[in-house]
Amino acid sequence: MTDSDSIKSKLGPPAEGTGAISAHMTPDRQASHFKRARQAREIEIVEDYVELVADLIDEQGEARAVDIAKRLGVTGATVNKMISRLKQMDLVNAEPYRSIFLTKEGRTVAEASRARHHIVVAFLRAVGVDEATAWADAEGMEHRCSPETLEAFSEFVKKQKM
Amino acid sequence: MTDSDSIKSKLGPPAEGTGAISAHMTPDRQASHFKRARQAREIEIVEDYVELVADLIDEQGEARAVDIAKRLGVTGATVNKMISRLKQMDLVNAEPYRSIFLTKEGRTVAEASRARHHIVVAFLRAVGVDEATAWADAEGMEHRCSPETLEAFSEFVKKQKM
DNA sequence: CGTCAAAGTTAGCCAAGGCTAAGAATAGTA
DNA sequence: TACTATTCTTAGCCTTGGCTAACTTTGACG
Repeated sequence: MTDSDSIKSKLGPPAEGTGAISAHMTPDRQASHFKRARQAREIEIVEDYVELVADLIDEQGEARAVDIAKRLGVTGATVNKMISRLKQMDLVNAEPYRSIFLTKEGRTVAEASRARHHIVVAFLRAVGVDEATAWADAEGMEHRCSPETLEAFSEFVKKQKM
Repeated sequence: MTDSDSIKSKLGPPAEGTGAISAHMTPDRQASHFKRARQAREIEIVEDYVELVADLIDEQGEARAVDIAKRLGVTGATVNKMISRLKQMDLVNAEPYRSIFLTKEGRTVAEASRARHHIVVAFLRAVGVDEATAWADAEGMEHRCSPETLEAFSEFVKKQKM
C-alpha cells in the first residue's frame, strides 16, 4: 500500500475483470479473487477505525484515543500509530493531545462503511440469524461484500418487509 | 499467534460470551467483536492455503508450490514460507523438492473450509447474486460467518429449493 | 498553585505475509 | 550423460498492526 492514494482508489470499484466463473476457474481468475481478499484485509482495519471515530463523535461529541482503544480492544499506542496513518491518508484531523476529527473524506468513508454494516445486520436478521450473532458476523462481512451483493441483501430485506 | 496450538483452538467454537447486543453495545462487547475479526484475519490465509492444497490434490493428483503460487497470485518464495508454517501447525506434510500433502488434520480443515465455501456460494446465488460475484464474494465471506449464520444460510437454500 | 492520575506520545520489539535476488535440486531432452 | 529450463529453497528486506515500557502533557481537585 502506498497509503495516501490507496483508500481513495480502493473504495471505488476495484475493476479487475469479473467474467464467467463456475466449476472451472482459471488460475488467473482465482488469483484475482485472492488478491481482492488481501486488499480487503488491508482496508478493513482502516474502515473499522474510521467508522468507530464517527460513532464516538456521534455518541460522545468527540473521539478520544482512549475510547477507541477500549472499543477496539487494542492499546493506546496502537491507536496512536493507526491515527497517524489515517492522518496521512487524509481521513482524520488530529493534533497532539487533542481529540480526533474526521475530514470530509473520512466522513464519506464512515458513512459508507456504516451503511454497509446496517444492511448486513438487517439482512442477517431477515434470514433468521439472531441479533447477537448478526452483529458479530456483520463486523467481519461488511468489508467483504461487493456492491452487487449488498444490493441483493438490501433488496431482500425490502421485499421481506412487504 | 503461537502457531502450533492456534488453529486447533481457533477452529473450534471461539466461546467468548455472546450475550445480548443491540442499539447499545458495551465497549467490552464491541472489543470482543473486533478481536474476533482480527483472529479471523489470521486464520483466513491458513484456510485459503489448505483448501487450495486440497483442491490441487483432487484436480491434479498433487499439490505443487508453483501451482499454489499461480492460483493465489503470490510468489513461490511466499508459498514456501507459508508451507513451512502449515507444516509446523501439522496441517501439511512436505519434504524438500517434493509435492505437498495434507495431514489428517489438514484434510479436516480443508473439508470444513470447502463446505463453508459452497454454502456461501449457494446462498448468494439463492438471494439473487450472479455467479461471478457470488464466487468472488464467497472468497471473503466464508471465513467470517459463524456456524449459526452458516446454518441459517444453509436452511435458506434448502427451503428455497422446495 | 501544586500534585497526581489519566491520557497521549514515543521508541523499540515482534510475527505475519508479502517481495526480490541468488543459488540448488530436479527432470526432460538432445 | 550432459545441458537446460523449471521448480524449489534460502536469505534478506519491507510494511502492517499488534505489544510494552518509559516519558510528557493535560486537567481536575485539594
